[in-house]
Amino acid sequence: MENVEIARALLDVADLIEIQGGNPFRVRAYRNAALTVESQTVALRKMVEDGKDLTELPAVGKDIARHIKELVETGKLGVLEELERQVPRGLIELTRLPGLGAKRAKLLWDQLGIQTLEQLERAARADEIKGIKGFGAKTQQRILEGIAAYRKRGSRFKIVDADQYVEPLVEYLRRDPAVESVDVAGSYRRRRETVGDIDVLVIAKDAGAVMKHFTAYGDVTTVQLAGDTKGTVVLKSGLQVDLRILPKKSYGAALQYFTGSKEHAVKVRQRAVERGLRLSEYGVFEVEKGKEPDDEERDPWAGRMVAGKTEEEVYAALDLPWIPPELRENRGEVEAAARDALPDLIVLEDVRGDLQMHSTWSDGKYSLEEMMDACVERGYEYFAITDHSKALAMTGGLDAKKLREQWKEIDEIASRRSDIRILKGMEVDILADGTLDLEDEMLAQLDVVLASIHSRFDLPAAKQTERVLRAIRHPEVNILAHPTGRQINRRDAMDFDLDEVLRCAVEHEVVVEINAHPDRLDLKDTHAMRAKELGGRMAISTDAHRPAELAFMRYGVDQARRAWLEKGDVINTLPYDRLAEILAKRRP
DNA sequence: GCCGTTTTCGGCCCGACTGTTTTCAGTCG
Repeated sequence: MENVEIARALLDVADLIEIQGGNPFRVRAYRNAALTVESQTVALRKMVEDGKDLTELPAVGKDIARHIKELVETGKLGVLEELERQVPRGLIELTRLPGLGAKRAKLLWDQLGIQTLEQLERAARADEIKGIKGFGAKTQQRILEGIAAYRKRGSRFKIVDADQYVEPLVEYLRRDPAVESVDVAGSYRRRRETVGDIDVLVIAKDAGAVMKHFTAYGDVTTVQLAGDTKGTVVLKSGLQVDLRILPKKSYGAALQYFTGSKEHAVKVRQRAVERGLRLSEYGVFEVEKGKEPDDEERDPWAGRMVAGKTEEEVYAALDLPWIPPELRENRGEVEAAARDALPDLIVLEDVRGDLQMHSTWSDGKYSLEEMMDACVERGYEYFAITDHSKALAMTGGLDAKKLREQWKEIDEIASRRSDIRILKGMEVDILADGTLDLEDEMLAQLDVVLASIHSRFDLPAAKQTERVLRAIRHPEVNILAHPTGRQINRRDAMDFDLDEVLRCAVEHEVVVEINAHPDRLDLKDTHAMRAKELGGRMAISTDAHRPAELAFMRYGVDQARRAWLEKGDVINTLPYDRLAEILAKRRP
């Protein structure tokens, strides 16, 4: 039972209680606990086995600790099974549709016996929905559109794909003379690996004109809503974009609020309440006596406004320094900020070289020297060429003989060029038994050895772990590349004990990679965070197969920032001599 | 269901928009 599965079970409990109409705070308690579970890097299974006290974890109390224990030990959850007897779990999927929440999903079930998306679609087509009280023709139509979009989209957008749609849209908005400023907030600004939708914030001279301009964007297929201050459209790609038009004096508060995460925002608001203040997207306000927030007639501008124009001002009003968006996940950043102990996050400019890329020697599309030129263009001090080993036949992986030929080419190029240092490297396959796909005598001559898994992702966890540990213990291995093997929206991480692997890597001074390829981002943020916690060192590498992909470095740095990494945690920020020292010396 | 330097009870973030209303509930972020 992995953490993700435990989190999913807790979320299912929350959804079902909500549909049932249960205590909303109980619903939230389960959701908060799920979030905690999801962000743990240590397997809860292990904590249970070691007899650790789960209630130490935030948002986990006696009951939920017991539930987690039950899940780990039996693979089942009594409360969940009980709920499923009372409420069909298919209703959870219905609430994923826009405009359908828990209450209406239940109503559909009560009135029409609808339990699945298919049944809902049939009922909508048969014109049965609009007869129910609270539903109308428009809602019925919206449901059908929602089902179509849901099927088309399925999963979240990778950040690299979102970038492609967002950048031209922002440019388009800036062209409107009524627009004073544009910012993209949300998970996009926090640089999460995927985004569900896009939140755009605008200061405008003429809100109506901007809303018109926005909904007229050429890439828009449907306008879902267009009010005075808020609009929602869906682009042809299926990406949903929300636009919010804001007054200048509360722009910072709005940016803070819509950047999220939700959990971070809640935490910050609680801090406001502790100080007798109220924080909304309009600003930080003093709470007037007799006008407490729960008053019937609530005015967003009630009370004296003490901050709101900039984010810095908002945080400062709560006695906090500005917190970088990448950290805003309620993983301790508010506490750290309060202690003035935020990390000095790594930036793209800190990177001095790239330690994984491919050339035409294996499955790359460009020659070694073309990749080299691209690295020079990026201003790098060094780079490693790391073609595949022979086990990956489909990539034209190199055996010892071909590798020697490649070295000859590298030596020849190096002899006539001094604008950048080339490291002779290889991405060596870790075979099923944990041995490496190249002779030791050859490994010893490489400047940098990457070890990685490309096959047999399905081994039982214990065997998989042992396989990776064996590779790490090999004295010639420098870097464990894309450690979990996951591919975003395509393949889950392999089933193995990552925590043990990270400990072993630290012990043997093996660097772990943050693969910057936006399809991978492996290690992911929370895992890299854990690696740092254990004292590990990391490399951020693009795995580029063509020059343009060297630009993926940005996505690796984004994830590193989300993992709280500083320059000193990442070896490819080091000058060449220091890097070479680390790579040469593996063990005492 | 969780949580606690005013606490073991009584709180738990806040506001906009839509559709179907007849003064507001539900949904969303």
